[in-house]
Amino acid sequence: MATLDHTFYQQHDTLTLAQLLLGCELVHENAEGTTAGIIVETEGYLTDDPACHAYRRQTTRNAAMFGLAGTLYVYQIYNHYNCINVVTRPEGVGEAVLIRALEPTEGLELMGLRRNEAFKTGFERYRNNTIDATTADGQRNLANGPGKLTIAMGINRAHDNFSSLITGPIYIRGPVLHDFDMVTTTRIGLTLGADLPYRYYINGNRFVSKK
DNA sequence: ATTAAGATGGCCT
DNA sequence: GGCCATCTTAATT
Repeated sequence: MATLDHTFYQQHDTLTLAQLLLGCELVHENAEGTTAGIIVETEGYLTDDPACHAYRRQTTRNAAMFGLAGTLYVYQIYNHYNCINVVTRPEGVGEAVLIRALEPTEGLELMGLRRNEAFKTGFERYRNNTIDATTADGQRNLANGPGKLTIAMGINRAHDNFSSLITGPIYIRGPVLHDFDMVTTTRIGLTLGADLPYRYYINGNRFVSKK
């Protein structure tokens, strides 16, 4: 399936893109190997939306959100976990789609190694936790949340903020899942804009972070 | 089943 | 000084 290009990212408004990205495949190729997963859960963040990091003005933290459509915005949540967003609108606007969960498709073993390494180093706090990527339950737990998926995919803010999804090495391939029902709900973990229905996920998919 | 609580620490006002 | 776009375990219905 073709890599999504700048035209695609620029062509649609943010909430439409949040829906169109469901079923597409996020890929990261680096020296460790290739990991990939189907996007099963997203949230839109708009420039006139009080929960959006770009709501007030551009700062060093949110600068990537004001970049070209197709830029990756990586931020730290609770200054610990990383979360990744796809910048959507033209330069200077400040809108993005948060990728909240993946159904792993490639490099599951490497994803498991990364998660287990994070437990070992204490980046993930519960040091005696381990993930067995050969079991169904282990696979479900690899990337079923925004903080977990960045670890599994080997993405962090220092290296990958401002990265271009158009040129890689992190990129998104066009839809690999087509026939599914989409659920629209309110977003997770915020108080501002909590009533806005900007969260989308694939109905019945067991890799979605929360029902 | 739902709720609470704690680790974590930079960024913005 | 306050606010978090999280995740897990423990406690409570």
